[in-house]
Amino acid sequence: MLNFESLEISVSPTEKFKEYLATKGKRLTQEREFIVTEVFSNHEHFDADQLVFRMAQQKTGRKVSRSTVYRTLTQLEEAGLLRKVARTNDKDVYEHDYGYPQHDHFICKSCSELFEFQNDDIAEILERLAEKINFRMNEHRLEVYGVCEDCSRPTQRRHKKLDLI
Amino acid sequence: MLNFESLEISVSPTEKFKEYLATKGKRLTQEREFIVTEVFSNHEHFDADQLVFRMAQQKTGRKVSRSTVYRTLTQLEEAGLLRKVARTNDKDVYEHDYGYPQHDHFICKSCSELFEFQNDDIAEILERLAEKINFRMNEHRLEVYGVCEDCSRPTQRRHKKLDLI
DNA sequence: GTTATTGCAAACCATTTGCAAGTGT
DNA sequence: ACACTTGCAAATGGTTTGCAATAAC
Repeated sequence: MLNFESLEISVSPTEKFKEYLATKGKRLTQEREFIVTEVFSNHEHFDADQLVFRMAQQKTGRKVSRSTVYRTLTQLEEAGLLRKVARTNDKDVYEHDYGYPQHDHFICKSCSELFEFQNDDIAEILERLAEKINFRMNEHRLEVYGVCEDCSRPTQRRHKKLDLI
Repeated sequence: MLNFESLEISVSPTEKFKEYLATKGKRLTQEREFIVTEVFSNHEHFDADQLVFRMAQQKTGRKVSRSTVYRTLTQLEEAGLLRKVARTNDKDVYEHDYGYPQHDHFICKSCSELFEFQNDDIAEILERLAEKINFRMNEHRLEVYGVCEDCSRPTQRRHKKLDLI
């Protein structure tokens, strides 16, 4: 939906993470660096499991345990680099939240695919509503459920990920 | 936010549930009836655990197992009587979805309280966006995070539910 | 050296499920 | 009889955690 490379990012995700860790007296270890790099090498949404798998595929010989992946994902979220977008098949799904504009998702109930969309009006409406009840709004999560174009086609259905189950 | 009794409901939740069950060749057992009644006796949002607790409190002598509660909640959702609104403390949170207008929630990060709001413009915007990508939209879930008025007050804070943890 | 971090295995915990006994028609 | 249900206890499965060994500064 949006070209990552075209965005204005003055500091690399790794650098940003290091800064965050520093404020907490924590270190940017090899493992953490490996994880941030892998996470930001690809824009797809992902869950912990998929990330573990991707890292295992790497030929670099570097290995990171599942626990460390979980711990690091949490920290990346705290650092404002990632955010949880949804829950699919009982797993938390993450996406980049750094150098990436606010947006929401259409979620296909059939194939679980996520489709991003961006609309400023919604945020504006929310601002107004929040103000009314003196709610200090930080962020929102909007998931729109339905069936995507591909899965709506009666005959030639595509990416039926859920068929695997 | 909205007075339940004032809504136009021609068929009782129990009746509606019975109808749904019938279409599936299922029965409205004592247990299921007990659960629907309890669920619709109160408008607060709730999770499975709280419901189990509420039912255990009842002096009626009737008991329903946790499994049955879970199974029935799922069926009430399928019947369109309940819907999952959010996840709080790793638990699915339900609310009535029958005789209750579409709405969304402000969720206080401090006390976990949910504040409902209703806005038709958002649904309208979504319709337009969905149409663009030929997405057959069914429903949406919008959670707005932030800090509620009470929790914003520096000195006299209220309902700090999370302090219990 | 001291403090943070990792990996492993075990623990957690909400939710689901297999199954034998029970219930509705 | 027959099909659906229940409750129990056990399983599931994503995520978290205790702890001894290891790495960063």
